[in-house]
Amino acid sequence: MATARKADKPYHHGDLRAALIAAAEAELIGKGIDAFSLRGAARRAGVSHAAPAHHFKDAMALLDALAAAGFARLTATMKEEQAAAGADRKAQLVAAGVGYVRFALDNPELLQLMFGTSRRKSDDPELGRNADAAFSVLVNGVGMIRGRDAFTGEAGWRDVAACWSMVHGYAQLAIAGKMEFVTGLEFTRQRDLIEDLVRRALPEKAPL
Amino acid sequence: MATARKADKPYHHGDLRAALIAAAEAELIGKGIDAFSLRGAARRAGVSHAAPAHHFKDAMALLDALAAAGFARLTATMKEEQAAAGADRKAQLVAAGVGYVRFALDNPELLQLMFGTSRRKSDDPELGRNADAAFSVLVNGVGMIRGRDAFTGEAGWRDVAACWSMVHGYAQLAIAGKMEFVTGLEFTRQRDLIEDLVRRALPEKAPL
DNA sequence: CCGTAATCTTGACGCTGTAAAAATTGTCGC
DNA sequence: GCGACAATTTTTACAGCGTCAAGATTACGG
Repeated sequence: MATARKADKPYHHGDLRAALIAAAEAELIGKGIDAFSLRGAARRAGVSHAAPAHHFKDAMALLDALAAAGFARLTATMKEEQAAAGADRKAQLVAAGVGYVRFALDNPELLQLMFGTSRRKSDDPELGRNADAAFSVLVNGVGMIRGRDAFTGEAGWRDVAACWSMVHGYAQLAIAGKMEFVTGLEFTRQRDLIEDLVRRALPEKAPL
Repeated sequence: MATARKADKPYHHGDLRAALIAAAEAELIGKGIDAFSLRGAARRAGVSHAAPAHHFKDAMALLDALAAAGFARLTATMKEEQAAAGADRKAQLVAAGVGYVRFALDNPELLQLMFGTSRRKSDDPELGRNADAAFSVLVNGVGMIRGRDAFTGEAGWRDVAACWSMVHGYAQLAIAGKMEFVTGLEFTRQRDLIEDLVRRALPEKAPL
């Protein structure tokens, strides 16, 4: 009874697997992606340095799992923003983009992890699934605008590439501190800027 | 006379500083950004593991220098592409974007280093200078299109943000392997796609 | 209630980056 | 020419890292 049992999964710790993922995020945010250490995450979770080995093959597997959780939250943030937006189809796609950037700026280290090749090997099946789910939010947004046979030709796919590139590029550059020349402008509100950017990428003459 | 003197700077090695930067790039390309090691770079340069300390304060300083060289080459690639393009002002900006992406895809690890926060501390003055030089290629491109008072309001800066975000985002996503859904399309030529993307970002109604 | 399997800890290995001390080599004044 | 000095490089050492192997601990099924 020393350790109050919160779930029924665990054997010793409670739920070490989940605790390690949470600890890994704290470690990632606290020390940055290069100073991240598996031993540090174990320390934060209150277990010995070799304990993670039983739940994750190696350090990269733990970070893959964290990245997977990140993609799930990215998807949630985009849908959340869409729910708060108007029903207009373009507004829906713009809202997804705004959510994308908001998530990125709120979780810079996580985004670096999710999209960098660094520190991961990316063969986690859940990671692939969650990344696909996030992707399909964008695809659906373009599909709504373009209608029926949106993706028969390559025009629809180009729209997706344009929208994704725009929001992702802005997010990355803002995280890297390279966007101060525009975010620092006096009367620029971040959200207006992002909406402007997304609108440039999406198909103006789409339903032509 | 055992070591043929190529310049007048060096004392012992010849030009260890430059050799270390070259070795660091080989190490970066060969082992990836997370497996990069200072000792490995020293090994490639044929010196002891502590030799770099006299030329670079620490490992991050060496990678900062490499990133600075990367920005110089990025600028060169953009200008090269501009020289090969038509004189039309929009074509010039598009060419800069194409050069940006070409450099990125030819040097993926280097781009990750240049724009990631990972493994660097970024207080190298030459790094800042070279990054600014690359930035100004884009700014000049927008300035040419918008003319005289391009950057009095914020519209011009938004154009810069849009163009940069677009090319940077596409480059990052392509490097991460996330753009196969469009690069894999049968008759899509990469260059056409990139030109299309850049054209979406730039100010259509600019000289209005 | 005990055996077995899952979980966690301990200890060890080679690797890393960095600092300090020792050794080597070029340069400058004489 | 050569000795003193300064710059460069190597050697040595240390703490931290990821991972593996072995031992200890705990839960579960018969």
